[in-house]
Amino acid sequence: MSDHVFRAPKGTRDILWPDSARWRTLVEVFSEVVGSAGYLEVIPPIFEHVEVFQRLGEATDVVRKEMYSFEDKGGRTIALRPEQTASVVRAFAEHRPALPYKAWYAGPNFRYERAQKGRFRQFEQVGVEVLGPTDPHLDAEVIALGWRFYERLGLRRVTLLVNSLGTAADRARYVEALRTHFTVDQDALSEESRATLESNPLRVLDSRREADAPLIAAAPRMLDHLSGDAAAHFAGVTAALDAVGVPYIISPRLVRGLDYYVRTTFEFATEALDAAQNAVGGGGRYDGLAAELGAPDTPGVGFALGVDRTLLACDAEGVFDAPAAAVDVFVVDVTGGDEAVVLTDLIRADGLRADRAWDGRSMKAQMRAADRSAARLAVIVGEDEKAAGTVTVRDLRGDSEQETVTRDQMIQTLRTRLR
RNA sequence: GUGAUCGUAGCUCAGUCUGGUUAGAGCGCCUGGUUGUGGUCCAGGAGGUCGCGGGUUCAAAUCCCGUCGGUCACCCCA
Repeated sequence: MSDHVFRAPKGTRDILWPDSARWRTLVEVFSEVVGSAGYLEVIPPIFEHVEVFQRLGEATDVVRKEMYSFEDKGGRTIALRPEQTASVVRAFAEHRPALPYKAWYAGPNFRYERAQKGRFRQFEQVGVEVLGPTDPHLDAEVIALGWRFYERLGLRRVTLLVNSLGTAADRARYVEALRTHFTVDQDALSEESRATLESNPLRVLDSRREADAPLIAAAPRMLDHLSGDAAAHFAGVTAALDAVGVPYIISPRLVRGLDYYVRTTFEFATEALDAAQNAVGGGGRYDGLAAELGAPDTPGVGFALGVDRTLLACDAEGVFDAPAAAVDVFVVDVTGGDEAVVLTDLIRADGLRADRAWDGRSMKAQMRAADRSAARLAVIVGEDEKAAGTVTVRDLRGDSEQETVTRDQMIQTLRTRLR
């Protein structure tokens, strides 16, 4: 053994079983839920030309200071994706699939930031994106799919927050109203918020600092600054959510971190986790993004859900059962191991799962291994069985009698006892 | 990026403040009791450069500095 133990890089970690099994279950449930609405999987590359992500907005921290970018050997400036919306929309611009284009994805993203619970440098998201329609019913479909997914997983303590940022023009007017509001009393703001005010007044609404609370509470509300068009769109979204029974809270100060959102924005928060990582998913409408990435002007809406945090919420709510056994049958061979080679192969060929012990260990050790494997049945072969062409089948979980049967009867016996 | 806190066996931790014999416990693991039977019990055993590097000291897991990593808050976000 080397004298140095390597560790996974800061902010990354290995997902071992049974966590890996939960991870897979989550993605399977997600693909079933969105698949039921006709969404099809897209698998974009993990890195892109850096400009693709710069279109997300120079004011966002995700782009400005958290991006993993580097020059490749061909002199291209490449970035590991910090999120997948930009990649999916870029793929849409490049291939121009038929409208509406409804896609889902699952995979890792990368952001260079200080890791803590529920926040990693490599983190997993699942999400959907739809390009084409402007219909508010589509916003509601997307939101409802996120909600149904959490429901199907078994989470009960998820809250849906919705808001509208209005059209791009509404948003610009609102930003100015906010700037005025905060600037008048900026001495009352925290130092950090005064800096934020310079670059992006919307984000001041997101501050968790106590000093800022009074001024934020008194700030103008976005929903009061909507144009008639945007207000009607938002009313359409909420009416559709009402119609399908998805509960939501209108949250006039909900601001999301990516600058491309217009009109509908939403966030899924869990009460099962501390405030620092309670945002388990979010999304919204991004009508200008496709044009930014070179496609004809095409509206879009979507969301991304954090797999790591969702799994944390699942653990907090105890939605997963104890992990299942890895195998059905464990072969114990005390004649040297040659019998186990053949028997495990026969059992596996029949569609059952089988494992065995290695290195010629004692029967006691092999039986212990059989017990720990969580297999329901043991197939035991000693010198007697080998000579007689039989095997002994023993129930490891119940109290039924063990029996010795011919090799021809083995599969049938295992099948019967597993039933 | 800022501030705080922690890092001792595979895991969970005691020991650190008040430096001093071979660094401990529980669980897990291995072997045996039971030369053909696991899960309980009993006995024995393996396993640690006390995160890493430097300093102070006769002596450092223990004090000091640095560094890496975890965690928490801010920031940001999923």
